Amino acid sequence: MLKITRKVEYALIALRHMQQAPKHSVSSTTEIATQYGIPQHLLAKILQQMARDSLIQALKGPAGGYRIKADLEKISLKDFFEKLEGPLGLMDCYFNTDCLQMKSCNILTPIQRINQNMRDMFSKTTLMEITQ
Amino acid sequence: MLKITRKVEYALIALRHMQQAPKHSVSSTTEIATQYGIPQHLLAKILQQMARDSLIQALKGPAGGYRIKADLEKISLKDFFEKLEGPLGLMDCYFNTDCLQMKSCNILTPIQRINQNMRDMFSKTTLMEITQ
DNA sequence: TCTATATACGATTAAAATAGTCGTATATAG
DNA sequence: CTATATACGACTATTTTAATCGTATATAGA
Repeated sequence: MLKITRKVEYALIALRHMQQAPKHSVSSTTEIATQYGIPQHLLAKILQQMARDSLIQALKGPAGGYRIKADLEKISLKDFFEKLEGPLGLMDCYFNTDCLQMKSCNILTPIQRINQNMRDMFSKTTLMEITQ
Repeated sequence: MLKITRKVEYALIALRHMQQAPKHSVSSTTEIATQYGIPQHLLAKILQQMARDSLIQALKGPAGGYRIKADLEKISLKDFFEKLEGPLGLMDCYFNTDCLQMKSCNILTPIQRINQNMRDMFSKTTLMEITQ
């Protein structure tokens, strides 16, 4: 409960790796996967998604790889999580309006308050704080 | 990702129900399960666990059920979550010290900071705030 | 004392979410 | 050309969560 997924974990590890690599250099999937013991093909998919999301830039071909593209100080952890995993919330009922218990549910409002606290917290932290 | 489980959800719904019931009255599993559309047997197990944890008091026999026993103002959401679901953390590596990537992991420290923020947040909220 | 209605609890199964694999296509530096 | 890298959809495996089943125990009330 209340865990981040490996997908997010691997994405953060990769980002931090690139962040700490020499300026303008690129890091390949193989390099990162090997260094941190991450399944290569899985990491590849995650890096591809981050490239689609313009967080990183892909360079194909031999000696290719990825480098950071976005300004990590401008991206909150909340936005990052939501890019990778979709809407952030303690319960699904905020997005799935088809919850049958909706009308009888007696904890919706209090849970929403906590939820807002959590979103605020992740909104205040930038990706840079994690990767620097 | 970052979701609470149905177990916790059902526990909160039941607690709030009991909290709002007349003083000294008891609420049965059937009554709560029916009202909120919760699988009865599942709710039963959750209420039993809460009884073992002394959050609620069980009264057996006909006209039996449960009533709140603990002082909900003295119990934090963090303690409640941990009673039901075990240690609270964004990643398992805080508890499972057998993570093979431990030595090469580059995000452990930053993640721990966020984790502490989350624990603090849930430590500051009491069960009463959710159920009242 | 009998019976109906409750809780107690371990074992098992089902469903859903997450994690990981495979195959193939495309780009490009050398 | 060829070796090396990204791109991406389909598939499978694993793990976690959710739900069910069966049986035992307690007790109020007829």
